[in-house]
Parts: sequence; structure tokens; C-alpha cells
Amino acid sequence: MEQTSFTIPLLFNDEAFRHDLLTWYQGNKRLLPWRENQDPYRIWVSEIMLQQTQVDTVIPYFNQFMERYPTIKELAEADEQNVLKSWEGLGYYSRARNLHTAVKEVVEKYDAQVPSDKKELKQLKGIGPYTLGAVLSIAFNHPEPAVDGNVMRVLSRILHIDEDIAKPKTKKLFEEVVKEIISYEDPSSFNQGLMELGALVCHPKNPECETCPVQQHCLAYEHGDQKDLPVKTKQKKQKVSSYYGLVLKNDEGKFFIQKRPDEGLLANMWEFPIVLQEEFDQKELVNWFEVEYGLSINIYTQGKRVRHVFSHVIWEVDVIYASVKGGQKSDGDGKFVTLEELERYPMPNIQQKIKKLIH
DNA sequence: AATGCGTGGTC
DNA sequence: TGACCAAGCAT
Repeated sequence: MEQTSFTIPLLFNDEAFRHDLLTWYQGNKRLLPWRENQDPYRIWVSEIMLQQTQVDTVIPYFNQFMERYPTIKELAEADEQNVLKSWEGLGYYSRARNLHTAVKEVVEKYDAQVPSDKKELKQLKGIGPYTLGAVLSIAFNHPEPAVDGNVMRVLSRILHIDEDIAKPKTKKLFEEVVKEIISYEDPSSFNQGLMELGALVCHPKNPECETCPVQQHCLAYEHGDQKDLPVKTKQKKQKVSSYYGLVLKNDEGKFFIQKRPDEGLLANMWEFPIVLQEEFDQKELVNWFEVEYGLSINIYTQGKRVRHVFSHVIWEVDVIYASVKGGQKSDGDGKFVTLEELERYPMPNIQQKIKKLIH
């Protein structure tokens, strides 16, 4: 009844492919912190961190995170601000907040045991189709597909599938394909093997086909057009927004920072106040701040321009230094802190760049 | 379905 | 050096 626009070629030897892939994986898999055991909590955390993030970047974050939050209960009992601090610099911060929410739910509803039930696991915050399959297969040995960018790239070449992998529908196609060829003996190694192959051999550019363990199964290699696969439409260019960033110091040498809103970009992270230049000209800044924060500031110099590229937008922030009179009161989410105290607040990289300009 | 959501590495 | 890429999810 399910009609996909693709059927696996009869000449594709899935049994031999599984054997060759698993044999290669067993002999070539990297020793990674989350591969030391099969603790579902560790597997879960690693999969969240690995979303859109490279292994080398994740490793130190994962080790520190596990040192600080060794068990589900300890993470569940933590303050979100501390969890965000552990995530600082890793990006996509909603991952951390969703993981924290989900972990608390697991403690309450499932006695702190990661559910192995597909439906229960899927409804947890931050667990989508990929992470669901990854946790089920790696932690519980269930034969579920875990289709990420690696898997789509590898299989698009092996089976010569030229559907646009940027389209959601295409991922479903690959999930159906994996269901048909996955190993029921070792689904964990099968899924990880596909991803490992994508990371170590079947690169996006210049795939190392000459040393590929499944070269003889690869239709793209046979055609000689592996460089043209996968097909992927490119994303739009980011638009640039210009801001003023205010580094405000009061009489005690403390700096003004504020907590960002609880949703949207960099939610619940802390920042030096910024304002869109198209909304307020530099001449209006003093008045704007007075009205917005109830504090009188005195601009004394303009610093450098800081540029920061996000996934979907570019910020250019002109840093402005100013002094504040008095400034003990702190309405809402703003407050004055010393440079030392500032270290305890989770701040995104754009704000770290601004912070480094303080001398 | 299309868009919002970070950061670092590569060429 | 800008563009692309990397173990995606929420809405």
C-alpha cells in the first residue's frame, strides 16, 4: 500500500552489503566516549549533541557534561541556566533546554529509565525521527532506521538515488530503504556503520572510493558519477542585520547584562544589550536606554565592529562603551555583574566576542 | 513544506 | 573568503 517512488534494484545484494559494512565497521570504528558502553542516557545525550555538529566538536562537551551530570536524575535536578552553561559554545541551545525538559519527564513518568518504547520515546522533547531510531538501535538493539545526512549521502550513492535530500519527503524514502536492508542481527552497528562510512570514507566531496569497503555494491561508483550525488538544493543566503551593542560599566566597575527571551534565537542566554540600528540611531541611544531601562548612560567611546554568522542570519554589531550613573536597580532580566561573576552566565559566541573587547 | 535555530572546519 | 558542510528538531 505504501508506494515509494523508488524500489531497491534486484541486483543489489543486501546480504553481502550488510556483511561487508559490518565487517568494516567492527574493524574501523572510532573509539568514542559514547561508545564505551550502552547506557541509554549517554547514547541519548550524545545523539542530541551530535545533531548538526561534528564529532570532534562534541567530544569535549560530552565528557564534561557526563562528568557534571553522570545520571538522568542529576541532570533533571539541575538548573536550566547551569545546563545552558554546559552547552555554551555548542550552538542550537534549544537542544539543551529540550533535553533538560525531556529528562525531567523521564524521571517523573518512567522512574528515571529511558523508555525503550517507540511511542514513549518519540514524544519526548527534542527526539525526532533520527534520534528516535538512533537511541532505539544503539541503546536497545531495535532494528529501526536512523537516517541522518551521512546515511542519505551514502545510500544515495550506493543505490544511485537522485531525489533532493533537502526535502523532508526524501528522508522518508531513505527510512523505507533502510527498513528493507537493515541488519536484524546487529542494527546498532549497521546504523552506526553507515554513518561512520559517511564520516570516514564517503565524504561529501572527494569520496575515497578506492578504499571503500562497499565499493562493489555502489551504483554511483559503477556509473562514475558519485561526485554528483547526493542531489541537494542550496539554502538561501543569510541577511545582514546591524546592531549597536552596549558595554555599560557602573561606578563599581560592574557590567550590565540581560537575559534573552525564553523563545527564539539564543533563548534564555545572557547578553550585553543590543539594539537594531534601523530602529534607533546612535544619537537616540541614550534616550532609548533611559526609556527602556530607566538608567542614565553616558557614551564615551565607540569600539570595533563585531561580525557573527548564524545559520540563517548575520549580525554586525558596533560596540559602544558607556558609563552608568548609580545603576544598582535591575528591573526584569537585567543586572550588573563583575567580570568574574559574568563567567557563570551562559553567553552565546557573539556575546563572547564582545566580551573579549573589554579591556 | 518551509523556515528558524549556532558553531566550527574546509577549500 | 564566501559558500558549503556536519550524527536534526520544532513549528
